[in-house]
Amino acid sequence: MGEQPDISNAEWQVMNAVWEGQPVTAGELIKVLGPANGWSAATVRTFLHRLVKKGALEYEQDGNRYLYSAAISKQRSVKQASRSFLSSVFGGETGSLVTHFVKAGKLTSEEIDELRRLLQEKESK
Amino acid sequence: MGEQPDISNAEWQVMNAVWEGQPVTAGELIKVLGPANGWSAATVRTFLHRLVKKGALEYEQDGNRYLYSAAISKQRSVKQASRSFLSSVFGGETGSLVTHFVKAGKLTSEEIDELRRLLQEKESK
DNA sequence: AATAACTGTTTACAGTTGTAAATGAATCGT
DNA sequence: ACGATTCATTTACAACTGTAAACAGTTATT
Repeated sequence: MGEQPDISNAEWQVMNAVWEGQPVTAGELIKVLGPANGWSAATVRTFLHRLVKKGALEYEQDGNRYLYSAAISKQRSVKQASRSFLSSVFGGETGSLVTHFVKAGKLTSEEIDELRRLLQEKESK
Repeated sequence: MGEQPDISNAEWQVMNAVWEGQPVTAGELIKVLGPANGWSAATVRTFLHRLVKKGALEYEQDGNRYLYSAAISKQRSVKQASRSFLSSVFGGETGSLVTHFVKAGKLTSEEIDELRRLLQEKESK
């Protein structure tokens, strides 16, 4: 279990796109991420480069271009970012955090049911 | 409703301490934040200075020292940081985020009850 | 009064981030 | 075969971050 690299906000956009479409070329990512974030092609490429350097992405060469894939698990990355956020912004109190998001966000009735189920589980332990 | 300044991770530690003990002197903050984060006194002072400059803190002079208070609301700051985190890390899906934290974190039975109540409310609307 | 102990202010400095242009190498269309 | 296009790599650059030491002014101590 090595160190997880730190992923910046902008880089999260890239990582999420890669996790979704893996393996994927820079061109494809640019087509999606550029418009969605107002980034130039060069900007997207910079992020890709940095993420490879950080060890968050890896690639396989295919002709003159790369097929990018994630080199770190989304699970673990989400977990780490979440822990850090929880601790900074909510002082580590999961209760306040969850309360905040339930109050402020939208939830489908399926999600609400799912949450009830999880709370049940949590309680019974 | 002006712009909310961006608060960095380290700065959140400071802001949280100020929100809790407002108004508070640098000395008091150093006593608490120093050990808790392994920061030297100078480091804490730097953060205070930056936060004042960013408009996140303000102060009232008291002899040769300052009594610091928050100049921005915790509510709004938490909301902004939360929105940004939700969007970066969970692609804006409140459901996944809440699920994640409920699964990964600790909740007291009071908090669980509170959440059930909130879910109820949410549903009935 | 002189000095020690605090305060806040300035300066430092390397690493990260957001944003991209410039450059060089490979490939594709004609 | 050659110019146009497409890739990845390098270089740029200012703002923000984490971490603090240096400096200057004020207050408290001896």
